[in-house]
Amino acid sequence: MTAFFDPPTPKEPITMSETKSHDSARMEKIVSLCKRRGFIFQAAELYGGLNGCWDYGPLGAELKRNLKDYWWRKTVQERDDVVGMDGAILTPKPVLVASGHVGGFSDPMCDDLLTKERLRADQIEPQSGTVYSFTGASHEESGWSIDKPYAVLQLPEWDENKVRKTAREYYATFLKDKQISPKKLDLKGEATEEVTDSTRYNPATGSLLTEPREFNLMFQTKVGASADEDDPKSIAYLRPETAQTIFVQYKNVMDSSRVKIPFGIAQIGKSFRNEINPRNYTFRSREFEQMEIEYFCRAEDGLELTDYWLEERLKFYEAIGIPREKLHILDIPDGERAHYSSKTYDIEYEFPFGVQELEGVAYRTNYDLSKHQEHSGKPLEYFDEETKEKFIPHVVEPSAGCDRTVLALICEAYDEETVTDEKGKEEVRVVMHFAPCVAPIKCGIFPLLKNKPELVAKAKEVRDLLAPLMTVFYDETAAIGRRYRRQDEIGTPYCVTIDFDSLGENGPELADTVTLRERDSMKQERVAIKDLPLLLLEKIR
RNA sequence: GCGGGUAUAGCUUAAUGGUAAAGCCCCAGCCUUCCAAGCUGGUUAUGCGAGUUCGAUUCUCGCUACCCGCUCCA
Repeated sequence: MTAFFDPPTPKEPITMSETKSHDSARMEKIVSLCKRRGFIFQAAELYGGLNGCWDYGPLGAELKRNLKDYWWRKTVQERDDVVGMDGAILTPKPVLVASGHVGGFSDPMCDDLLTKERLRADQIEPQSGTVYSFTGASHEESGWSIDKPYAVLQLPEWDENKVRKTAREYYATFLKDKQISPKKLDLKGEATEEVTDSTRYNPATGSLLTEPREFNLMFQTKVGASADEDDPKSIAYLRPETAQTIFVQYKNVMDSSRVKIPFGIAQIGKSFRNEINPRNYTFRSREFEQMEIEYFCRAEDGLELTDYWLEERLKFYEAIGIPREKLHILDIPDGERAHYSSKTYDIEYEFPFGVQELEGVAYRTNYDLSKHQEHSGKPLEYFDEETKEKFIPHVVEPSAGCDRTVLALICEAYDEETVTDEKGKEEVRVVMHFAPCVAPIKCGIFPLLKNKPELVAKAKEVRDLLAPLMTVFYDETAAIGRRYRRQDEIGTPYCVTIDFDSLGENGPELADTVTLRERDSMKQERVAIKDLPLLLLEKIR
């Protein structure tokens, strides 16, 4: 095994006090531009929207596709140690039982009915004592009344009046008229009962808790149109991560593609988590796309490969236009990592709403394959022909959030420049500085004037020349400057303009040349039409 | 899940218990020889549902969505 280069020095995590990382004015402008220009829309907006779901419009779809294509090319096509796959989203229950997603990770939680504090049900210390239960409360003066069962455990130091006070405070939370003092409420249907070792009450407040609720974030469904509601075999889930489909197919891939360890299987695809609280625009969505590699290796190489992949991934972000200094590397300490991981780096980006994770590079050991071997009963060992060893490979997982990266690209690209025209007038130019390889439109094509048929005809020739090679946008409306600005705002890196020189009106040496205008510098150069394809392809790849 | 805020045109903002206004954008036409020019014309809005009222975009309630702070994030 060759030596891997040194990992970058992890930066200290930035805390909120150290950086004014919440720039909501900037974020609002970005959100507005995304809607106005067709990058991102709220899902089902026509019907009021769906919490935590977003749609990509024409430009957003191009941007996201470019990101995925670039990732796929760099990760799969340009490497000979990684192969791709594309797994099903619907996943049978046993797969996710084996992975631990179905049981182990959903802690039952209770809420304190009075204080709304959330407690883990399995960590509540059992209580014994007298429980006062009530059926409701009323307020004589206003005629207000409520029927709702509630109960309070009498804490050791409490007298019964303190118990009733707690109950009145609870019922007072339902009062519309906040001027009414809880003391004025009359409790209804008081009864007492002795309990032993009960976990139904908050040890700190005595208040009744909600029933323990499972917080499993997976979307469950049934497979088969006539699926019996009670048949556990018909239960399937929308996958909560793409990783498991890779582990489950690892053997088939290995048997069919002659890969030798170390090798990776890469996948881009949708995953679903029923997040309690989607937030920050598209950042935490319930439906999201992942770009994942599971890189299988020998146990002794796992840690080194984790550092190697961290560096590979950082180079990737740099290539798509996210500078290294805007990325933060978190070396997740012991105790905070997922239970299966013995090393995890988080790659975070400085979003306008804070520093947030883009990607995790996790060394998952051989946890997943071991579990699937155990649960499926099928051997998943790798046999090394050279050393004649049999072992379950370890795995390093660089797992990137595709939608998060799209959002990072948009946030990073957004810029407002003050430009001064010849008359000294200042104005703001909004520019998306997308790296050409991810920009939704690669080249704008304009005839200088639209009422000169020769210019229009030649411009359309150029469009027909370039359109098969890249995403172009032909525009003949409005003044040329406005057309440039429109393209600036959607991040088009190049524009060509067909003018009277192109027609040869100012000398035959300029015939069939156009001006090529670069977005960031606004500089123009004169280029022969026949040279455009190669020149542009070079720049946008 | 809790608390607070917001919801008027594609965007940004007005106004009103009684015909919803403007700028920008967009579209069409004219004009225009390289960085959001000008002229003419045009499309488009009170999130959804109840209630109060002769009449509600405005007041009240509910729902939904978004934003902020907690909480959560295997």
